[in-house]
Amino acid sequence: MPKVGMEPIRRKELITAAIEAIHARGSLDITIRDIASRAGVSLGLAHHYFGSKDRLIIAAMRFLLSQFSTQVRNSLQCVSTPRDRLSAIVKASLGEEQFQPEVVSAWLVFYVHAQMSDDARQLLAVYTRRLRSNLLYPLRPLAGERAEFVAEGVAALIDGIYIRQSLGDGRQRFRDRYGLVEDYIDRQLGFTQAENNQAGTA
Amino acid sequence: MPKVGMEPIRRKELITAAIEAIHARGSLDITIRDIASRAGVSLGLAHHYFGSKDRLIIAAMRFLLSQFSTQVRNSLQCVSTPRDRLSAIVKASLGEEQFQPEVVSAWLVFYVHAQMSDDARQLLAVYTRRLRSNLLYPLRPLAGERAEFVAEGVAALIDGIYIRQSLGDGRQRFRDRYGLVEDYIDRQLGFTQAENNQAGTA
DNA sequence: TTTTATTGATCGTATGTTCAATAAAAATAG
DNA sequence: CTATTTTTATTGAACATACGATCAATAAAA
Repeated sequence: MPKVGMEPIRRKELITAAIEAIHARGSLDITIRDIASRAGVSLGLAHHYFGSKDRLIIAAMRFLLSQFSTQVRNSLQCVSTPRDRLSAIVKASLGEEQFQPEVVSAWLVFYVHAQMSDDARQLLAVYTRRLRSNLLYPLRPLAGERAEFVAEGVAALIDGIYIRQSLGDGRQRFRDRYGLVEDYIDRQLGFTQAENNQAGTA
Repeated sequence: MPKVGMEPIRRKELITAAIEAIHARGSLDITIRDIASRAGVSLGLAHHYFGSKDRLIIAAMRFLLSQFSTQVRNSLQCVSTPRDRLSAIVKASLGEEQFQPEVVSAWLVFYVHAQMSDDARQLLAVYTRRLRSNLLYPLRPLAGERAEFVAEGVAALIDGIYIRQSLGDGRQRFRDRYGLVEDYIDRQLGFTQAENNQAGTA
């Protein structure tokens, strides 16, 4: 029953279905047939709207990156001090939206895909540069010369927590993910004893 | 020219070729034909020795894990204090052997593969548990109750540095990878100012 | 002669892509 | 308001390709 104006709806449905399929399979080794089936449309329609499997994958990746950027931007509003800015970035990077199982799976898969796809690599490079820039801006006044060092540490911690989450056997082994990064930042900025959080283990 | 006793030789050649193929392709989407070709043998021989593609992949994974374990064990010899023990683990985890491009690619790919292969997940779980145990042993006397927290932080940092290395555009953006972790450990253990290393940026 | 190492042709299967056909809505004309 | 034309949405069969797996055959060593 063709209604006009279905294109953006179908595109989003197919992208969502692709992310679901990636999560279910645990890799990019998925079929357009499966994606189309999950979206409730025929095989041909996916090709009609995206042209090829590769472009559908890239579109899904771009969707997640855009969603993450929005999350960061929202987090950075209503924030005044540089220290709060750092917390906002951490909270956006490790927030519930980014920790949904499908999203974690997809990000991990995209990381790997970036090793063989130029488009994917460029997209990830944008994210990497933006995160680095977002971290450096509040870190310059707080950490001075050590800003780049701390930024690299925070970024690595975030990525590491993320990748370790992807291996969680259903139960998440370590729940205080913000605490790990906040504690790191506090210590880097000169607090010998992290003051706000007890930093307890799971 | 069949010589007797070729089995272990061929197995290792095929495993090495598989790791090369994974690095070249950037994923597990590789063909047995390619692997066999890289090893200089026929397609059929790979099946003869490994039975299936999956078992060859698992064998390659097991090879890398075993190589890493050996590296850690060697590093832990000739070490006395708990603090030195920590450094030894860090050095083994981020050492040159583990940072060869083929090895980095393979590890990243195996991380993803663990999401859909039970065998792969179990193998990685062994590595994760062993690393955690190795870190906790020297951390208990040094960090007391915070040992588990610090262990999780160190592990996440290592994994994060590792995954970020895999995206390096040829040049490695941040070369002082030991420094990041050592600095983290020092600060967690109470040194306000990291004393031994300047912890400079790249 | 028996065992071990090795090959490559062959088969079935699954996948990405193409394409002609269909059906409903919208636009246009009478 | 109806009839026809055009546009948009959608389908699934068909095709070429590539892959993993199987297997009978071969050749050298024991």
